[in-house]
Parts: sequence; structure tokens; C-alpha cells
Amino acid sequence: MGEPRIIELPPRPLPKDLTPNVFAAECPTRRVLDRVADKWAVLILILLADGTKRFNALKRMIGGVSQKMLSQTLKSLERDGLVSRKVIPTVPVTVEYSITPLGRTLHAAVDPLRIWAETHIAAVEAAQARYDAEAGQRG
Amino acid sequence: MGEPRIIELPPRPLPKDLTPNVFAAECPTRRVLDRVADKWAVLILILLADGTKRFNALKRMIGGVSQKMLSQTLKSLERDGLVSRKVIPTVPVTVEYSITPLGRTLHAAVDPLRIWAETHIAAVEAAQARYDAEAGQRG
DNA sequence: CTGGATCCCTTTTGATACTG
DNA sequence: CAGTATCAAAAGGGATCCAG
Repeated sequence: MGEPRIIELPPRPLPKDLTPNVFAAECPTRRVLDRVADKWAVLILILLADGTKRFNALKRMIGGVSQKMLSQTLKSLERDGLVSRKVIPTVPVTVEYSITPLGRTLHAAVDPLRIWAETHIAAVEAAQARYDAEAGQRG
Repeated sequence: MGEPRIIELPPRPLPKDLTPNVFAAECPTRRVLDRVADKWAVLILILLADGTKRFNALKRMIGGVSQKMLSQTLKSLERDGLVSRKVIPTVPVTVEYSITPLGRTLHAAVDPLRIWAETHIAAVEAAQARYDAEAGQRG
């Protein structure tokens, strides 16, 4: 073995703050939250938690969704490991979407949102009526 | 009093289906869910649940939000009775935003989303890496 | 035919500047 | 400070086209 030398180390990268912070635009948790706090993602997750469904079944069930957004959102959910996609080589081809175990953990967090909307809709509409009445008075 | 007459009643509107259905584009619950399953709304609600804040404080805390979207989302949350706005006539004027009791019930439903993002970020990034690797192989 | 990619146009969002 | 107005950029919707 040669004699020990003093060598110059390359500058060490500053340690990144590993504390998750959903309020920081660059934080990975924030990017995930952005994609998950999305109306189409929420609706898809709720439907798939109920059982495997095909593309066009989802399209029919989710009022107002375009095929573009459905396809796009499903792809994003698949990439994030929340939904799995299975192509069945029939003629014509059928594609089945299912929720993954990870997706189920997210479903547990988003379904309360649906329930909240259903249980508090009256309170929200009352608030809107009040707000609109006041706005009307002012002009 | 005149003698009783047989009068023609105007056609009665068909009774609307009152069952809430977040999947139907026209259902009030769906419209509310759409506005609430929104990244800015979620972040604002979480911050205000922690305490009253002023407009520019929120702007500084929420990375990447534009004043337009902040102002717009706050107005929508106020209309829905989830947030209250208090103008203090100082010079220059200050405006304080607080969460309402109704907003607190929603916060209970959205905060799990933040927690989910923080606790499952590693699993999501692993899934993304797998997905991107496979996509890379294919093409 | 189903799933989905693409083109084109409308709506939403973002950046910046300006006002009470 | 707390917004609105304006204009540019991006996301979204609808129709259409294509592969399996």
C-alpha cells in the first residue's frame, strides 16, 4: 500500500431539507398532493375502490369527463402506483383498471371528501344564498 | 268570494332526484366537490385551520400560488361558507381570513390528504421509478 | 368496436402592472 | 396591503383519426 495522502474532496452537496412540506412548490409531497387533490383523480379513485372497471365504463360513470382527461388522469394514477392497468387482448381489446393496495390507502383519505360534500351540501348552499344576497344588496 | 272554478295548473316540474350523486355533472354535491378537491383550496384550508392569516401571509406561505388564484379561491371558499373575511380599516387596509366552523368540518376531511402525501411519498416515488424504467425499456 | 393519440379551439391560469 | 386589469401561456374539451 502506498503512503497516505491528503486529497481534496469534491464539494459536498448541501443536505436537502428532508422534512416533507406540502406548502413548498418544489417539495415532492407537494407535487403528489397537487395531482391527488384533483377532481378527476378523486372520482376515479372512489369508483375503482368499488371494483375493477373498464375505460368506457368509467367514462360513462363520471359525468362530464372527457376521454382526454380520463386517459391522462388514469395514466398519472398508474405511474404513481395507485391504479393498475390490465390489457386483455380480445378483439376489440379491453382494458381493465383496478385500484392497487397503495391506491386503497389513498382512497381512505379521499372518500371522506365525497362524504363531506354529501352531508354538508345544504349548509354550503345556504352559505352561497346568504353571500349572493349580500352581494346583490351592495350592487 | 266568487264561485269555485276549475283552473288549469301550470305543469308541475318533475321531482328532481334528491339523492346526492357526486358522479353526476349537474349534481350540487359534485359542483361542491369539484371546488373543494382543488389543490389551492386544500392548502388554504389547512393553513387557516392553524389560525387566522392575512392575504399576503397566505401568499408567502403557499409556494407557487399567484395572487389571482389566491384571491379567486378565497372568494369561492368565502361564498361556500368555509372561510370568513374580515376587513380592518387601517391605512393601508388589512384583511384577515379565518376558517369557519363549517370550514373546520371540511378541514377534518382534507387534512388526511396532506398526511397521506407525507407518509406515502416514498412508495409513490418508488412506483414512479418503476413505471419510468419500464417505459424506458419499451421505447 | 374499444382504447387512446392528435388536432384545433375555448377556458383557465399565470405574470406583470396598476389602483384604492 | 390587498386586491383588480390586462395580456400571454397552459390546460382542458370536442371531434377526428388510428391501431389492435
